Amino acid sequence: MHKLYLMTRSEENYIKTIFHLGRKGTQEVATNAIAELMETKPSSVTDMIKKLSEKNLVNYKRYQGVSLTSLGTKTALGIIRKHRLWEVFLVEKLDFSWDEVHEVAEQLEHIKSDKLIDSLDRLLAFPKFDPHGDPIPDKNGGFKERDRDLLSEVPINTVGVCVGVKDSSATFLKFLDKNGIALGNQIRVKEREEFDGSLNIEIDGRNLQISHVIAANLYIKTNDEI
Amino acid sequence: MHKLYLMTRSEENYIKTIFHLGRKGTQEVATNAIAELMETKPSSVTDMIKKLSEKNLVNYKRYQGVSLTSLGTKTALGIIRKHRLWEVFLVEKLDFSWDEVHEVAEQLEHIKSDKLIDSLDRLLAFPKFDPHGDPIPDKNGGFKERDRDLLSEVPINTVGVCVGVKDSSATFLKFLDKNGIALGNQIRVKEREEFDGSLNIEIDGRNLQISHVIAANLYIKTNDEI
DNA sequence: ACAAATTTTTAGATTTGCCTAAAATTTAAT
DNA sequence: ATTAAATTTTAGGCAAATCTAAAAATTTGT
Repeated sequence: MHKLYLMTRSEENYIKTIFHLGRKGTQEVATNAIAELMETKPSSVTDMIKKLSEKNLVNYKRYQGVSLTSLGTKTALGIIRKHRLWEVFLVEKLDFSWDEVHEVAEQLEHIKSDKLIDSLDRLLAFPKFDPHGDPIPDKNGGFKERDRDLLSEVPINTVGVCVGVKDSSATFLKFLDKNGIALGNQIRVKEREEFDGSLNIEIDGRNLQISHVIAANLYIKTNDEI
Repeated sequence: MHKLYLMTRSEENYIKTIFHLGRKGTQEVATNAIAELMETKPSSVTDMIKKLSEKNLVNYKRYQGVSLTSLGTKTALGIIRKHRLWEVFLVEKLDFSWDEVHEVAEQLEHIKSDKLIDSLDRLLAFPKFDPHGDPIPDKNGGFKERDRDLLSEVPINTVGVCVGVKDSSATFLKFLDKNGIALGNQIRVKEREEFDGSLNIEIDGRNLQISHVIAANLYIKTNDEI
């Protein structure tokens, strides 16, 4: 039950990775996929999966991939809660930019103290989203995905607010900074170029031309939904 | 030079322990002393000392004890700076009590990010002392011990302000809380019982009888010094 | 369906940090 | 000054987490 507190850093990182991969496809997560994302070898993944399986954190049958148990999911949500709360802290209280927070939050997310994280939550006034627009699970692991659409998939003339990024790599985030794109910006899709899928948008008054790749990594919340 | 960033958690803990033991006696630090404080075995200490020695963090000759090099000292001060800044953060921003901060700070002190710690320093308005009255090294490792005396050693009728504790165990700190003793309290030594060394003091207006052991773990800053 | 390609697992090593037990060295005592 | 006691180091092992290379199972292609 409270084994959560006995987990090693490595175990926590595996659980987190399996959670993220499990979100995307609804399938079981492949050993190779975990290895690739964690920059380790498949054989190492197999070893760890066996260990996690014995701790009842994952469901595992040889050669059949892996999925989180409810205990594993709860654990993952706890780690993600910590990661995202620390990201908010770094941006709001320590003036980090959104491309600088991930690396440090990767370390901070492993600090063990319920009191610490709940106090941090309170200090930050219980934020619901992190600096990249991703939802922050509450104390019990509950969280709501925000209604949002990829900019690349909304019809022409859609109006909305930029509420998140799909890719939160430093490279992409710095690009957005350079082009004055930030969460909270008002966006209108003016034109879509059929040839390459690039978009002509109006963002906070300015006009901007963005490629399909960029648009496919920006989330907006539209106004015209019920 | 920048090997500081390649240190493991365990290496950092040894360096910190050697620093603390080195402060007390001016001697070389004994293997057994390190083992006892870290709750490990002398043989493990020897192993680690060899490793630290190869990294130029400690001076070591077999059977002759160990001392920090200047690089080792710098490293230790960096860790202590982080530890104490995090303690201030926990008390000032997250409403931890002074007996709760140590355990969590032991974890936080190993987070690696210069930007993080310097921003934290700024957020806290560059504090000079931690919640137990211990000095916080600055960015370059410089710090000044405050002029202070153990309450057990000042003459009768000395007046001063409580500025620190020698023992900062949770047990002692909770005892102080229970008896309404805190940093900043105004203290006057009224009487010293020869038989057992206990003291009769006036603290923020109240009268209090404290044992020698308690007095020997409380620092005051007196007014009558040059 | 069956061979080829891919994925996954096993087997055997390595590194880090720790352990126990025994040997080496230093310190203390008579 | 020797012996006894304490300290410290060495030797050999163990568990965690990783790796390489090889074997096993699954999936794919025709």
